[in-house]
Amino acid sequence: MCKNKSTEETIRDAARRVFIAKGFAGCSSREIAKEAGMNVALVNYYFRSKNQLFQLIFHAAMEDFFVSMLAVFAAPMDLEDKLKIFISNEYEFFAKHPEIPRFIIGELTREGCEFDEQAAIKERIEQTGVFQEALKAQEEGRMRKIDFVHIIILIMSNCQYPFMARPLIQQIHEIPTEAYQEKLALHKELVIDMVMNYLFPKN
Amino acid sequence: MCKNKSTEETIRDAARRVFIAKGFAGCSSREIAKEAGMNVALVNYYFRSKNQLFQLIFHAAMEDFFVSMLAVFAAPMDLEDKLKIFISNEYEFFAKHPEIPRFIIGELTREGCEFDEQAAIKERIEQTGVFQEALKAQEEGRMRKIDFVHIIILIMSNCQYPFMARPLIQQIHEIPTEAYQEKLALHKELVIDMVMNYLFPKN
DNA sequence: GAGTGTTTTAAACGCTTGTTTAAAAATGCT
DNA sequence: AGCATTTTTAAACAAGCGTTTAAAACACTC
Repeated sequence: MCKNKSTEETIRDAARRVFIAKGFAGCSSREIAKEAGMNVALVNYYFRSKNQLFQLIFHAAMEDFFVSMLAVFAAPMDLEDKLKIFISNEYEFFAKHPEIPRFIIGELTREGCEFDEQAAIKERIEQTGVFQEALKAQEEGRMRKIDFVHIIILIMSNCQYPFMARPLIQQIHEIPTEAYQEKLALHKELVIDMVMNYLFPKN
Repeated sequence: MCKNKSTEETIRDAARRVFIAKGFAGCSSREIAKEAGMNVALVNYYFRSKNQLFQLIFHAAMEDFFVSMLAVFAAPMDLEDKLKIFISNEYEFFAKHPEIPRFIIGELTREGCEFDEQAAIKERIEQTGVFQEALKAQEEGRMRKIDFVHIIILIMSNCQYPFMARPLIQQIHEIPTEAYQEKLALHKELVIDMVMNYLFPKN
């Protein structure tokens, strides 16, 4: 009954690294086992199948992904500051976990990899009240009148894409990795400026 | 010597669809053959190997991707109009080919899938002269002083991400596909507004 | 219509895949 | 200690993989 925590966690961590780096289709059970320094059969002993292990990793990644959004929305704070800090936090989260968006989007695009009800992220955002705050600010003319969906898309675009597209953009501009990462640090301020100026026009 | 055009093209088109939808690791030679309605051996008869066929598809996709950018830059036109039309064209291109960015970024992230010198996209952009135009506009105070790399990242983020992330954003906001595509049509104007307002401040 | 070169096919190659088996090793308990 | 349970191992399974082979079907000229 009481499984060996150490072994199970070692495999899970290895699976996380491999799945996120190469995707479900891009790796094998044996590769995960080797990464964990374990026998292949152990992977299935603890997690029954490659697919079940993947679901575990994927849903955990989704949860991390969403949790990173929700904390700020619930904070007791002026809406403008809240969105500013939200953008900043999002950007920093993806600076730390640059592979997550590509992983999630890539696997969500696969057939048969549904996520469905579980997350209920929309409801969890609504529960923070930020949605009503935005509506109020828009009615009072403090904020540009845009559907909240568009706002989220704008922020996600500018916070996630620069990290997802690193290999592509490095290729285009012929920049080495370190130089690109320096650029990305600067890019953050620029994104905050642009989005905030747009959402809260100053005239 | 004179190969059957019809068969070869049928296979290439099928391969394009399958590779772009599922990626190199996510599909098999037999799946491509079946999609083309052909025998497995025919795939290798015309293209030698799965990998060689893939390189063909991938490089063609990269080329389409880049060509969509270059035409506008070379046009004889005011810089502000040029960038506006550029954003518009980019957005429309990805509206028509929403799977391309995820495909390219996903495969570029794979180990061993280098692109290297071939494209020389940076040089091709520089040859259009848009780079100097921007520098001049920035010196004259008509344009915000931002490195051209950041400008490209901004535009690519806002033109590509909304299409790449469709399954994720639909999940978050619980929107059906048609409704999301309607939203994306509106989103375009918003992106143009935001980016242009930022690059060319009006005061 | 035999002879030629090209296109298409079915079958097989060796190898890797996900998963299972059954025995071995390690652990816990009295 | 000895037994029962859990953990780990090596080996095997059928199925699928990319690729090759050799023969069949086709198209064409003379």
